[in-house]
Amino acid sequence: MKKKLINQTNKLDKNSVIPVYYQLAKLLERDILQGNYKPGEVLPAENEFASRYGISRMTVRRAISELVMAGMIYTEKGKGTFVAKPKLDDVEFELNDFQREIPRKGMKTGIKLLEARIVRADDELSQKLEVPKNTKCIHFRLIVTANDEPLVYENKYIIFTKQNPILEQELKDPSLSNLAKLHADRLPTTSKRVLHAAIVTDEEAAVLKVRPNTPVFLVKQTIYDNNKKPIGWGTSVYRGDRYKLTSYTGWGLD
Amino acid sequence: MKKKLINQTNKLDKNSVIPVYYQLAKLLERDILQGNYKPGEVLPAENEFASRYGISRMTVRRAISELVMAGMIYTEKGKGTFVAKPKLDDVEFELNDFQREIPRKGMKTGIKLLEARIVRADDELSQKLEVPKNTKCIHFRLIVTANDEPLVYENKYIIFTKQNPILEQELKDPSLSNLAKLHADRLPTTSKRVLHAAIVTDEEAAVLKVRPNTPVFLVKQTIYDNNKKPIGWGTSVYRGDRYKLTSYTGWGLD
DNA sequence: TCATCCGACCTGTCTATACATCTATACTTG
DNA sequence: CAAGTATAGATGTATAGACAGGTCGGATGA
Repeated sequence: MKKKLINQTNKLDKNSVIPVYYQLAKLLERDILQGNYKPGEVLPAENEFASRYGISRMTVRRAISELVMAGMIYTEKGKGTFVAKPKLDDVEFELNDFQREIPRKGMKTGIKLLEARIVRADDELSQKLEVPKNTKCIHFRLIVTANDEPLVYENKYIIFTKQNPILEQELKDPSLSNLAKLHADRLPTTSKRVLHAAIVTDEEAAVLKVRPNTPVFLVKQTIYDNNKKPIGWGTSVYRGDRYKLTSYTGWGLD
Repeated sequence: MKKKLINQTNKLDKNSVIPVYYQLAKLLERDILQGNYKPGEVLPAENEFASRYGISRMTVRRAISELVMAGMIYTEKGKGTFVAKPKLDDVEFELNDFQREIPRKGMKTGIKLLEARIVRADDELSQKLEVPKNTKCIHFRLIVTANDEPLVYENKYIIFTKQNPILEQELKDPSLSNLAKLHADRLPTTSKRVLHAAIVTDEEAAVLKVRPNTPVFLVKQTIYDNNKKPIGWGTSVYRGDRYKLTSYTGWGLD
């Protein structure tokens, strides 16, 4: 017997390869999107679903938990399960990973290492890395290109601990997390980034080959170990005419 | 008997008010952060945990599912459960909601409605809203202030369907989603935003009272109904010297 | 030697049940 | 009438067990 892949009815197929909890979750999602259940309304009780579809309550709970995770419904102990209001004002912008995105468009990406040497921490750097002034650090200066056109200009600093040589290998993945992995003796586990709107400095304009006053995204990143102590710090300057950040919010985004 | 709130040992307290699955999840999280289990390593099997702690396998699974959701571990059917590598390069920037943030800092926020009237869609607008040219829309033009200083300049357009009067009430929440709710007959369920780096135009500089060439965040937003048809469209210009976006990635962020 | 099969072990799904805990309502009691 | 009390009904936690299906290595057989 051929097994259905999509369920457009209100019935569950216990013999399908698709788990029952998933079928029910999709069924509820469809009903909510179609407006059969409206925001704020209470859904039938778990036991009601269980007996209606002839399945166990735990299976119903699994389906409901899927939609709770998706932000579509919420539960209140002792009261019931309710349709949520779409959270249209919570904004999380996604910065597309250029290293993965650009090759997909048929462009060839490159990394040009301008400088990689050991420096002593100045005031700003020692504060960012929470180390004494003059602590040894490795300083990387590089640009990321697509079709030989500069896109990003980066300055990165790692606290110098290992005696590892500075390898060509860095060029494959010059992300702060990878540099930290290669050159620090602590495992990087968390990372903080702050994104600013800015205008290119003269130095950046020269490196990126853009006109003065070009708008850019300026990202300042710190990378930490599992004790929240900094391992590395860096800045990235993204050409504003080549990058944008996108955000999708609400229901039905799969 | 007094009940423990925090478990620093390797034992689970079945009589605690804190659910067993949660205790186990936190215990595993601690072990992973401390490096007792390292990225890529396999964890003990579910049945092993179950018999080790004298609890049911389903309870172990619930604990594991918490950490899977947190991105700390992942499972492979037939093989086992593994410690994930921290995903330090997935970047999602959070745009702080100024309407909620600024009052917290003791500043008073305000909204100044510059204009609210019915217009006819021009080429750009008709394309953004997927309606014929000259379709009636409501155009809002407003600024958001903190301590009477302009912070954001917004232009918003809603497809005109309801005959609702344009009320003072809009001023309480002039978000695109709220305007759509008040003035459109379809329920807004999803929203797309694109953030650009830009420099103020002369008009924006005048409204925001900033110097020419000030960097800004330019956000273009479209709001859709449950059939992914546009309801409204708008642009927001955030002063670059007052706004920044932050992102935290990796483990142990709770 | 090499390929196949089988069994041990793992996670994934589902069930039926029990009890805890919270909410709202109806009822009892002073 | 007011305050406290039972009760029904909802979700939350936990159990023990069954079976499905993927993985891997070792035993078996050609």
